[in-house]
Amino acid sequence: MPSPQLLEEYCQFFRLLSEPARLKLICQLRAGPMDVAALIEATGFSQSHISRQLGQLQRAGLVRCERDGVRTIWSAEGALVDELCSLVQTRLKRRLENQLAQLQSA
Amino acid sequence: MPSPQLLEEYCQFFRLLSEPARLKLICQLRAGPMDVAALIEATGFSQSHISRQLGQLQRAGLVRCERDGVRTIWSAEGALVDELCSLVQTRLKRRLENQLAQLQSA
DNA sequence: CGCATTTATGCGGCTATGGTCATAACAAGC
DNA sequence: GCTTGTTATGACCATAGCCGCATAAATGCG
Repeated sequence: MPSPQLLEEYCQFFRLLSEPARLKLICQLRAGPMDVAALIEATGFSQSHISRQLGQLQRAGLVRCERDGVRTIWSAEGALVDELCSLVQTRLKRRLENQLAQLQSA
Repeated sequence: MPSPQLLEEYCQFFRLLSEPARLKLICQLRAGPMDVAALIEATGFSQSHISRQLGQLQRAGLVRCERDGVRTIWSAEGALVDELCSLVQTRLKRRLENQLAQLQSA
């Protein structure tokens, strides 16, 4: 069993990914660096919302920003989230396959 | 970019792991099947709390139960959560290492 | 320095959900 | 069937956190 502190860290990390807005922002940035205006256009979220969520992701090191004059260019850091999502996707797929098989055999 | 539906599924999955109580229950069950009394003893959570959280985990297929008379024996299903935690742990470690290196070079 | 543009933040409302208490549902033994 | 022990659930409260609005902070330009 992980230690209580580590367990807490895991939870905080997973919590970041448990919000559709944040996960969508990360996925969007995985396609390439963008500024906030582009993120607004791409996601439909409000400016303040985006700014907040990016702040959280940045503190966790999942996202990075560099200023270009008055704009801020954001980019996703590392492929961790992709890997996590890939694992989860495999799981979801297998689960559905099993349910389907059970329906067919019944 | 994942589809909106898939993205939503990811989030719901991560949300399950974002709660210390649920993650602790899973980790505990990874050590071996247990009944609720043992989980109460091991985690300190209340009976109703445990029952609720296990219910959520069961609906997601992360946990399974079989009745043994009046008791219910719960067990963790698959190693997905371990793999996810392992990935996150690696990330956390690397992050701390980087912070440390930066402090030392300053 | 004013002005415009872009991003960050204080404040507040709203919803979701964790957590408890009481109680119902369920199984086993007498 | 009644009693006892175990687990699940309905009702409820408290709190966390999302989200928008307004506004402040920061940056560049004339």
